Amino acid sequence: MPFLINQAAEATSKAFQPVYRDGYGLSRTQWRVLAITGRYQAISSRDICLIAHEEKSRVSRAVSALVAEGLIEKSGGEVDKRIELLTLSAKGRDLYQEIGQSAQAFDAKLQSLLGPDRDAQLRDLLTDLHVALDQLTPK
Amino acid sequence: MPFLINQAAEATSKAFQPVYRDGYGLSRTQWRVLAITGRYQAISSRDICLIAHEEKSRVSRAVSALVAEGLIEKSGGEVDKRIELLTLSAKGRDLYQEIGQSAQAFDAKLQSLLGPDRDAQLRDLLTDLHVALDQLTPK
DNA sequence: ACAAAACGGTTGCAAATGCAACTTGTTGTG
DNA sequence: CACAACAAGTTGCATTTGCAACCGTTTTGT
Repeated sequence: MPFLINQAAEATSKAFQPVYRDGYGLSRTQWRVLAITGRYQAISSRDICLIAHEEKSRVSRAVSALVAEGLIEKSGGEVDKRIELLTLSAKGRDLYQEIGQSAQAFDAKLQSLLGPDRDAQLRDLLTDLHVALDQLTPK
Repeated sequence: MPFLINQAAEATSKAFQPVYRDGYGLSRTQWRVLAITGRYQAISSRDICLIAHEEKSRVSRAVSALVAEGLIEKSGGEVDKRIELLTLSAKGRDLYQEIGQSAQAFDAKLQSLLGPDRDAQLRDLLTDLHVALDQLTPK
């Protein structure tokens, strides 16, 4: 089963990679950070880590790169000075919208490949699995 | 959806990793190669690549490491001199059996977490997705 | 029959990754 | 209030990775 799910995951990744990578020169993690920042408006690196289940060093470097590209802006935290609050720049918002479009198109394509009901089923099962595993590993 | 499946895949990987990694010092790819070689008795690197959908350089290095550990044996091809045929050593077979046990136990655990029917469903959907994606990307 | 293309496998190298140590700032406890 | 434990984020370093170039071998087209 690990085999199975990994293969499916890799295939999915590889299939969508061209969009953000060849199209905009972003790494997978960079795109994720961009997407999450876009969805949450203002968010800390830490929360991105929690949401995306990513290493904090990975996120940190992705953020640096995105800031260097002028896609994301950091604003030192108001209350807690350790926290760097992240927001999209205008340019970042544009890119987020643009890739977001493609992402939705891709999702739609997947859905049409599997059929809508099976697609929904799969989503269900995956989240279930994820949750089950998370509580299996007490960390 | 890419998010979803990747998270689930990573969670699954992380949950089983300790067995081969902490227990036997194998990388994920090494374990895969060992498993596939065990299942097919005698197989070439190339076929492992095809079956596991892995990079050939990754497989090559994993094989080298396994040979160095005395788990796998290479025998230069008979007909085609390019091919290196891989077989498990006695030690390799033992390890394969041993980890295989744990793998089955892990699979059983997953199955009990999801319920047998949902588990089967998930397998179905994952292979479907994988197939669909493979033909979506003409390569 | 022979040059060109293709193939199995290895290797070099730049980039990505994981982990732990570290910096700076916060919180809790005596 | 001081001091230890802890948290956010960064960075250094060893290892892994992906990609492309490469070597010897086989197949293909003409």
